[in-house]
Amino acid sequence: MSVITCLAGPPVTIAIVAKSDGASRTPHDVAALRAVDGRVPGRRGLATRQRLVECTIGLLGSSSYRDLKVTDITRAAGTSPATFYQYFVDLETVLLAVAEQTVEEGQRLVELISQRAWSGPAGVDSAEALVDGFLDFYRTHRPTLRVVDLLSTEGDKRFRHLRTLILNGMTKALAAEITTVQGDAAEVEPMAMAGALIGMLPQMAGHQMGFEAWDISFAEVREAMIRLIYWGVTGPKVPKR
Amino acid sequence: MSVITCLAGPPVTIAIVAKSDGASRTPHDVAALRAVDGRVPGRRGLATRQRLVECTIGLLGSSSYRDLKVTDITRAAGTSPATFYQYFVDLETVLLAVAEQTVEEGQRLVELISQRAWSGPAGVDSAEALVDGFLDFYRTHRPTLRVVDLLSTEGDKRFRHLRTLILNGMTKALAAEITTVQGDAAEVEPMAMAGALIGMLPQMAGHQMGFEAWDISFAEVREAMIRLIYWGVTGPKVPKR
DNA sequence: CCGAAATCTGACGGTGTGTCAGATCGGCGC
DNA sequence: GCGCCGATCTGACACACCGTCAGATTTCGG
Repeated sequence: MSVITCLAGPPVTIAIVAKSDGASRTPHDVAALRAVDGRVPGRRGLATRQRLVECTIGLLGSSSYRDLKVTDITRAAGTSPATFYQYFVDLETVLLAVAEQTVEEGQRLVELISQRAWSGPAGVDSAEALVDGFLDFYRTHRPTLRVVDLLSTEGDKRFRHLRTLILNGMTKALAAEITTVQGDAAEVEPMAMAGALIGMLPQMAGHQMGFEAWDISFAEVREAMIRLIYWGVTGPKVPKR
Repeated sequence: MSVITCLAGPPVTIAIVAKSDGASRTPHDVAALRAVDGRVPGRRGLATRQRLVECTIGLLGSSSYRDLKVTDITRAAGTSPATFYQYFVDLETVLLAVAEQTVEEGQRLVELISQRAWSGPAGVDSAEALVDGFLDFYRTHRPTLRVVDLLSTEGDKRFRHLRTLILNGMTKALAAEITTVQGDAAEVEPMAMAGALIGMLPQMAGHQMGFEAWDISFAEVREAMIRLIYWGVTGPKVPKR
């Protein structure tokens, strides 16, 4: 396999370390970062930990999930397997850390939903912007989202939770817009419709290549997604049965 | 881990063996079943091969994809690792065989689309039947579809092809209905819309549990899916921009 | 510069992988 | 019933990864 190194590159700035204001860390921070033996790592330790996370992300992009070995990560990070186990109990745990980094970034997409017009022609534009914005987000986080998706469907509650968090902002924002547009006339619970629409996005993005097998240009699929979102938000009448 | 055995159970009937009419097998059959050393297995060999496939399916349902070991499969099948490698070059190959078995079953769902009314109130009923039919299909093939999905998004062409085949019948059938309903008025390529809608189904089915985190009852999501399909097929007007 | 705490690593027993050569099985002609 | 031969299975092996120590190395306050 190709050699990936995380040794080079700019010094990593670690968010948590910035909390040098003397305030105690929240219980969650401590729990998440605590080394295996129970100690809370210092500056050097956190840098190493972060390097391992970064290398994991890099490797997930270039090798398959199944073939990702702890050894590969430590090789890439220029450290030893024993060091890895100082910070993560196993491979799944580092994946959890990887996913956590993505949660934060996912929140940015909320801007693509709130503070936008969702009815009339402008609504179609908003839907388009959302689709394109998400496709862009997906491109940069594909490996992570892929793995989170698999482990979610496999039933792991921690990954399910993280997947929810990643999409949470978008879903809530879209649900709010649905409520605004449809008001009391909504025939489907807005959160359910929003969840369906937002969940559709990673799906489509992930199988982009798959559509080519049907000789469908992805541009057409994109168009379909835009309409589905617009319909979902505006809620055209559906005949009574 | 729990012990799963495939030794018990009724003698497996093997489809290919039924071709004892003297007609030569198609090149594809031979290629798919050929043992690693190039020979074409006989009755006993095929039975062993099939047992390995069945055990793999069983294990995929009870353990995670990453933790599935060749050893587990052979233990479950009551044979030795060396035997496994006689029929499959590696674990990925047996997964391919597993997926192939699902392709055929996927075709049954075509009935849920063709020979149904898709406009007016009856269209909503058809959408409902499609959603429920697919959810049922997903339940029985969850482990397989999960893995096929992951390996597809990871870029493996063989799995991408199989995923396409599994959904192919449904997609084409739905595209045909869209064409029937909308005729020349269709503003989106029917195959693209059908692909988007059908692709949405495994997505929703897979993250059924995930919705609970939002306190959304899955019944509501189901309702949303039904509407999205109805809209996709009937194509409500979208404002010009 | 020193000592203690933090961090890293070499080395090991256990397990899974993939490949042999040789043992076993099953059917067929006699 | 017997012996043969190809089909099938397996024990055993070399190699890689996993997860865990005890001990070496680095960092940092004083």
